[in-house]
Amino acid sequence: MQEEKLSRREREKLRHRRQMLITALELFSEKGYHNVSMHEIAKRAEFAIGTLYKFFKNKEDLYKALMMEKAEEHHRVLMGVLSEENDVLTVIEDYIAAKARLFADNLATLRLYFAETRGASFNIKAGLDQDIRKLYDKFILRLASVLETGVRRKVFRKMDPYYMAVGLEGLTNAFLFCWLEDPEQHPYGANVLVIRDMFLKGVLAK
Amino acid sequence: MQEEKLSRREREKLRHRRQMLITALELFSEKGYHNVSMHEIAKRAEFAIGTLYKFFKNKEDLYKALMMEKAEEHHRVLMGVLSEENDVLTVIEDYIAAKARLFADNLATLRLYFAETRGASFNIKAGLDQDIRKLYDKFILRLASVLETGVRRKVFRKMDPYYMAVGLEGLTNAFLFCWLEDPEQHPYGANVLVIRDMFLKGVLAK
Amino acid sequence: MQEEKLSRREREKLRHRRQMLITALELFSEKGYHNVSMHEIAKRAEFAIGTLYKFFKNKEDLYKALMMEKAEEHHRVLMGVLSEENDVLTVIEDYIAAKARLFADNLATLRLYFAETRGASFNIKAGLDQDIRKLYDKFILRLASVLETGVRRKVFRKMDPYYMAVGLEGLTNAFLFCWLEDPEQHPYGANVLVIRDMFLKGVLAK
Amino acid sequence: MQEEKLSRREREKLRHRRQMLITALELFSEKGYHNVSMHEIAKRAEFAIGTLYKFFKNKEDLYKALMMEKAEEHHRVLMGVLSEENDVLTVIEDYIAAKARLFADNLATLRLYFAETRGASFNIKAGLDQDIRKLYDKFILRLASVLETGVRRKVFRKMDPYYMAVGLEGLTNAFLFCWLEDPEQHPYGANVLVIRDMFLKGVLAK
DNA sequence: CATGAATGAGGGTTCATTCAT
DNA sequence: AATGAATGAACCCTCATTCAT
Repeated sequence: MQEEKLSRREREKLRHRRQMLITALELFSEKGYHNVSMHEIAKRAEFAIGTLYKFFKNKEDLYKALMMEKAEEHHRVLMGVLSEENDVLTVIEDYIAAKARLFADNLATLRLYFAETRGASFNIKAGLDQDIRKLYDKFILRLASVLETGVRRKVFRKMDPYYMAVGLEGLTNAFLFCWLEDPEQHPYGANVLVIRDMFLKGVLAK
Repeated sequence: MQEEKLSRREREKLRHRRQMLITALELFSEKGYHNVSMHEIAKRAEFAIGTLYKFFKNKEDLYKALMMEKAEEHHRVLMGVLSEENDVLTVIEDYIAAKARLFADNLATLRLYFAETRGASFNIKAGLDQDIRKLYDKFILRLASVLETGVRRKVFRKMDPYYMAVGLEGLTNAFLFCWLEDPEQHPYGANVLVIRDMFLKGVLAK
Repeated sequence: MQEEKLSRREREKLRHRRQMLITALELFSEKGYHNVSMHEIAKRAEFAIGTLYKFFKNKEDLYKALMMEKAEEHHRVLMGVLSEENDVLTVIEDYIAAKARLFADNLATLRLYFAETRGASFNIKAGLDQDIRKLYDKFILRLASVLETGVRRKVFRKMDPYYMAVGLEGLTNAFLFCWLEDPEQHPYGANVLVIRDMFLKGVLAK
Repeated sequence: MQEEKLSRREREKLRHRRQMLITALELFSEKGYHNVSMHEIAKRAEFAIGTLYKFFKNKEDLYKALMMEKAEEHHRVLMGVLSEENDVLTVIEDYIAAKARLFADNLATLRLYFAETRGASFNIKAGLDQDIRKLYDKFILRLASVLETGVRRKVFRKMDPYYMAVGLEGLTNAFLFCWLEDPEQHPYGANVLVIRDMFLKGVLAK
């Protein structure tokens, strides 16, 4: 898309940047942010250390770039699903499926993100987490608005749609982590069904 | 219990140990495991660095001790609640309340745990996480067995009680984090009610 | 000898001191002076660290005491042999045998001494080495005086007896180390014979 | 030989390495391996500590490199002398002279080696000492083979040439240390003559 | 006298970052 | 633009020594 208008030089640069980010992700998720050195990244990516610093002004910057790129991708995908014109229940189901796919494809990134950013771990939080939070808040509001439609159409009970969204997130996260940690014992299909069921019908007998 | 029979010397030692753990927790949750130095901990706790190392053979050991102690406390509290002889719904409600209290009292530890241990962050995971996982697995099974009772008594629908437990965990976590991050906007009472409602009745209109 | 006039208290003290020295020697020769800590010595000797410091004012002092004790013992034994009233050749033979026995019995100490003291290793040299040197010089002079008798009696060629002593020392050391490093390949008997032969007759054919 | 084809960069690197080794030797022989810190070496050599670690992966490695380099040099020189085509007695004399020169030029290294490596001092022994031993064993065998020639040509008595070599080593070491410790009292010339004399003719009157 | 908890200087080592080439 | 040698602050940890009990 954007690349087509770039000179060869610039296309190369972008390729290099991408290579560095991919390598960094690999290493970070193998060993954790603090246990990977810039030299290690440079070496594995087959660049000189100086070149790495031409692209990212320091280690934190590299980490942020990595996370933001992934966050934006996730955001794009999920917002896409939530924007499709379908009946609410189908949208929710599609959303769960899409989220599951993202989880499976980006296990490394997710683990890294939870490991490094969610705590008061370090000041990256200040910058990075906020940006990602902003995206996530936007997304939750979008999800809430979808659910609100459902409420308006009487598909759902009269509830605060924001809280419904929070609840849905909690359920999907719990089951998807469950699945990812032990896919054999907790197969994808079963999990998805239970998420839908619990979300829609709760657990009461009646 | 045990403390009463200790000599003054040993009671002092225990106090010192406790002080070090408290200080370490403070610092770790302010800045993250990797951004806190042993010197820093020693200084803030007002001990010499050597003294710190007399109590914990290295930094990782200190961290593990910290986490295990907290995990065991949580475990004890929650298992206690789940063991009370009450009708299932009351137990669940008590459990949510107890968990909320633990969250509120131990926000720092929780953040630290999620930030440092859950990812592939470092090899502490190998030892520590397993021990904590074992506790957590035990707990989930206990919760499932409570829920199973509910199923047997026809309070709940016929579902896999393990998945019910997973779902309940997901919901409570989501709402409690929500509450802790912005207690004014998402007050405790509202959250607890929504957890109970969503868990029990789901979101469907009927 | 001296001990009989000491009170029980003082005899105990001496026994403790001896125990500490023995333990220290064990550890030093297992691992080298710098790789053994005072705590380690105290623990293995079953004393508190403070008690160790009551007996030796610091680590260097302990080391010096150890070495001086051994040096004096060696000195006593070898000087004894050199003082016996026998013909020169017998004295020399006895001396070689006695030295061999000392080597064998004190391999650990010797290794330690060569390892730690002979180089400009550390300032122990200043104090300790000088004292030991003094003993050794005395001994060499005694050996020279025995050899001088041999010269006077025309048993030996007309040579500087001091240099004869140096030469004898060189030969015995070389062969005894040889023996100690690989007793099977270079058995004691063979070595002693060769020392005597080379010292007395040299290597020329005629 | 190899150096001439190196780039300026690489020649500089080699010079730096050499400078570090020289400085390390200076310090080690002034104070002993364990009493010299890497910081001290770096400072005296006028490099940053990190640079030192670029060249030697740790302190032990630096020490080993130092010793091996010297050992190889000695080996080369002495083997060279022993390989010259001369009558046996001349070769022996040349050998003594060459060894004396090496002793004089490398007093620091020798002292260090005897002080740090020969004892059970530390585990460098494991790796380093073995390598040096191998060189030394090769050398002793070479010396023995020279002496064997002497035996075959009836220059020497019928003796085990290996033991002759050991004896020669013992004598040279004793007298050369003697000379180095007090060159005024025990001048070079006198020592060399006595070595030769004692080795060849022994001390008996006849 | 004996004890052992406490001390803190100092050691080995790593690694993010810079800058001359 | 790319390189990689050089930097040095900062880290984790050890251990000789002291001193209150």
